[in-house]
Amino acid sequence: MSSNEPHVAKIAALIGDPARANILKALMDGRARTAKELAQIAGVSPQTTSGHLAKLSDGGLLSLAKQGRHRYYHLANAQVAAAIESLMALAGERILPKHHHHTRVAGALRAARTCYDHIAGKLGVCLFDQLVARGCILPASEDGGGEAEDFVVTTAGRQLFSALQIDVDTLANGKRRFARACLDWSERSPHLAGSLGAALAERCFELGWLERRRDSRAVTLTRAGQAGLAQHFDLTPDQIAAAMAEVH
Amino acid sequence: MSSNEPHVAKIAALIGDPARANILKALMDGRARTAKELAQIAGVSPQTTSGHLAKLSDGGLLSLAKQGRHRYYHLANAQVAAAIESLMALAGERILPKHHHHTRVAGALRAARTCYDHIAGKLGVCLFDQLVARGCILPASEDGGGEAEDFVVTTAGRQLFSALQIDVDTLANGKRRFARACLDWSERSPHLAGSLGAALAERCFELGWLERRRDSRAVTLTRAGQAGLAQHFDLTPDQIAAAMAEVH
DNA sequence: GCAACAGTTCGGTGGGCACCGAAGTCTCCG
DNA sequence: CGGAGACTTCGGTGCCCACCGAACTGTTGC
Repeated sequence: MSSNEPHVAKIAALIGDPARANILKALMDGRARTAKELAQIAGVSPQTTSGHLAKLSDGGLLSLAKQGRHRYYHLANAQVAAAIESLMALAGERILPKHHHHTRVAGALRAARTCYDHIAGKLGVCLFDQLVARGCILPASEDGGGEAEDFVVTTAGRQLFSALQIDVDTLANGKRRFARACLDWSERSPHLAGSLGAALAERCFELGWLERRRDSRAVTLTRAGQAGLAQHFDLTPDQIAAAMAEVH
Repeated sequence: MSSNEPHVAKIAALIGDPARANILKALMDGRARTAKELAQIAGVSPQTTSGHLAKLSDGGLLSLAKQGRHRYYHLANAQVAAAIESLMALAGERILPKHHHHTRVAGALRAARTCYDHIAGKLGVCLFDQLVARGCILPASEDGGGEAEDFVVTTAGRQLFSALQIDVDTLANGKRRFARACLDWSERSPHLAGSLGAALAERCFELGWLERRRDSRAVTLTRAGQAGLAQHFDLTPDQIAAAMAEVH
């Protein structure tokens, strides 16, 4: 009588709580979010959210990716998304109902945003990739297992950053961790973090290459910024624009 | 903020109770069942089941067809079945897990069975259709709205039944309701009920045309029955056999 | 080291709901 | 009409669980 154990009921009960349902709906776009963001979306306290997230993970609906003091939750697999989608269809809800309302903000967030004090989003990933491709930074030989990898700056990189009036040596001798890869969960690729990443972002704001927006971590790449970054990172302005374009 | 109302959560919570999940799973084959049957399947008392069924109906997951003192519940539409199927897939449950185990009984039940005291299943529907097609019975002019339609027997029908030694006049004057259409929920078509339907079934058993089985409402159509019904209902034995064959 | 912050665990409270017994409604049948 | 049976409604009990405040762990940055 193994079919008598109410397995479906357990899964459905997990989705059947309003707070948890909101969490799952918010994750339907395939991106990952921190527990705090999800708490705000769910409309309950962080403690309660933590419990919900633990239940959803135990139930196999969510997966967890630890990163520093953040914990990124995302849907475990496509089956989960399919099940929720069919429930939303039954409930007469629009699939991804908030998308039109927030598309511009979400798109902008995905294109370029700050991650604490450094640059994330497609722009951040693009710049990081270029730094690696041109041999400006190299992974420190920590042998793969580490969670957030550390990097060193090569001679080529030193030239690039000094051209931007960023003093690599001072930063490298500072107490703060110097250069590390920060996994970007909207792009599933790393971008540059640490004091070097923060200095780069700060310089971009000083030069008017990036501008902050209100009430959002999204940033705008100005025309001057597009030209300046293209020049210093050995890219064409078109390449930067293409990297930031929404494929979706 | 209409998207903030947790509609999905309500639907999922409906499926999230073990008793209700068992009910829904049992109805996944598309057939309808009475509240009592579902109570047994769910493993709870009839009162509790009644509450569950009311909730599921209010939530749009089940539809109700009243018929006499029975109330047949079935899945409201294919969307509901799709949603439950995706949840079962998530839970790692076999779709329609009991099907192989019960296929033979279910097939026999569907081919020919008793419904209280008259003939139901594919055979019952076949005979009823033929009675209507040959003009043996006609709907009493009740103008469509009635739940279970009443019928009158024509002269042609009188001949047919008297050839079977069934006295139509005596039955028509009896206190019991004479001839009515009983909706057959495995076939979604009506079959003949009332005192006339009961008399026909009784005569079939007397003549050895039908034989009861143990522990089931299924009945077996004998070779003699196939020939006899074919003759009296103006059908060929092949037509009867084809009507009773499982398409599924 | 210390402050700040993300996130979790623990304890206690409260509300919602599944459950059953008993009683009521409706239909069928003789 | 009266009895039987299917099903529902009502009332009361008990349990589960969502919720938050407070305290704890672990990471980041100065």
